[in-house]
Amino acid sequence: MNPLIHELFQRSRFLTQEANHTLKKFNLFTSQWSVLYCIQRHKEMTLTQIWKYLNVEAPTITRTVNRLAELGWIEICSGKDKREKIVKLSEHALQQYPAIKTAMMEFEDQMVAGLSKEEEVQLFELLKKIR
Amino acid sequence: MNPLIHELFQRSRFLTQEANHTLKKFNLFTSQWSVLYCIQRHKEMTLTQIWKYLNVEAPTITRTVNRLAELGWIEICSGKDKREKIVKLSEHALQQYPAIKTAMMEFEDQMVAGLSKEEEVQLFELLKKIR
DNA sequence: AAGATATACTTAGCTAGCTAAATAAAATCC
DNA sequence: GGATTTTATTTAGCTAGCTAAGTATATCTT
Repeated sequence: MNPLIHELFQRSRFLTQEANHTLKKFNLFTSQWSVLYCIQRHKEMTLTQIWKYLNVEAPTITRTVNRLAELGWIEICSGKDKREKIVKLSEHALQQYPAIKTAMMEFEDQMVAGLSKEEEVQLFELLKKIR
Repeated sequence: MNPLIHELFQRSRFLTQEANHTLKKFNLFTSQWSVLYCIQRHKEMTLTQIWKYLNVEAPTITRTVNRLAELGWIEICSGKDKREKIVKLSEHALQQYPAIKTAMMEFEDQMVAGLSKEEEVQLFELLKKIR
């Protein structure tokens, strides 16, 4: 395998794993956090908005959202359009949110601590050239 | 989420997905190909050698190797040490190998076609700084 | 207004990563 | 040489991505 692509997969696995460790004390997984994060930013979202925003397929979000509801992190209601489901953070999630966000920002800063600000920008631009 | 980390996850998902499409005509998935690839390079390997080489956990390799054996891509034999399993490519795999390798090299070249040789090296070095 | 098409979400089933704990063989230590 | 520890692999069970196909509601077309 192309060493560049191989390295990218390695880094991706490493980061999800480390993020999972960070989130463990909140009883959350990385992808669950991604969903909570984007709901918080938009206050409320439909499932379609979520999966388009995160750039994954719909069934992935159906499953994660249901799990988050089971665990009490989010509430699901239905809007005027009976097909769609509107999702928002629960009271519990709103309370916990700042602490989790802080922990995750620290974690992310730590992960990219080896790069200067210019290198971060450079890496970001180079990644976008893969397609 | 840090936009850099987010972008890295996006690229990683995109690449596995595209690689899966490329491999579809050989009835293989990306991770299965990774295993075949490294077995071919080493002629034969134990499971432990494989998961250490690919930097994943042992159960992941147990499952993928068993699936590859079921599908007739590899043969599993046992060595002097009765704990370990030694794995090598089947006749079928050896025959197909060059065609798959060619297809995958074309695919990989295409994926990084947007980058100059210097940018490839740069990207590789920057990725390694994430830890 | 009825039929056709599009959209939102779900279900089923696959690969693929992980952790924790179990099993069996090998190696090490009195 | 017998008990202990280490090593190789497996099993069970979780998250998380995907595709393909199904259901229900909205919208569009004529």
